[in-house]
Amino acid sequence: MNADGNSFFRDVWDVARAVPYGRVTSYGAIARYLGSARSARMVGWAMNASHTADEPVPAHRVVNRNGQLSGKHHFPSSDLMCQLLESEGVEVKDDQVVRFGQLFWDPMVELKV
DNA sequence: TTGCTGACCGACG
DNA sequence: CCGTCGGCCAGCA
Repeated sequence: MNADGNSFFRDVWDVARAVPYGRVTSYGAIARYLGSARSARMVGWAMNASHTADEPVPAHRVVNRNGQLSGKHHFPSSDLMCQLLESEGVEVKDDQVVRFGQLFWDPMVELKV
């Protein structure tokens, strides 16, 4: 986090915050939107560094391609991610987002350009 | 400074 | 069908 503030992380956080209420997206979708589909790992890493962001990042809305809460273990509380999602009306079953395909929000399609 | 690792994804055998 | 590997960028020892 240098003075630029325009780091890869910032972009990831920006997209993560752009996820509408009650919607979820995937790491690959964000990475692809940023132009680096193969840097999906970086997206996850950015989420890990989300605590460095000045503003809170809804990391709970970011799940893997399978709709599984892969990063729930990294939350303060494993159940927190589940709680937040359910609080937004997103049903979670067995650490997996139900109707993932329906709730999936693709920045590439919504934000485009 | 160099090198490994990471909340992933897609391809290959 | 399932296990393995490569790739992208940034942070940390």
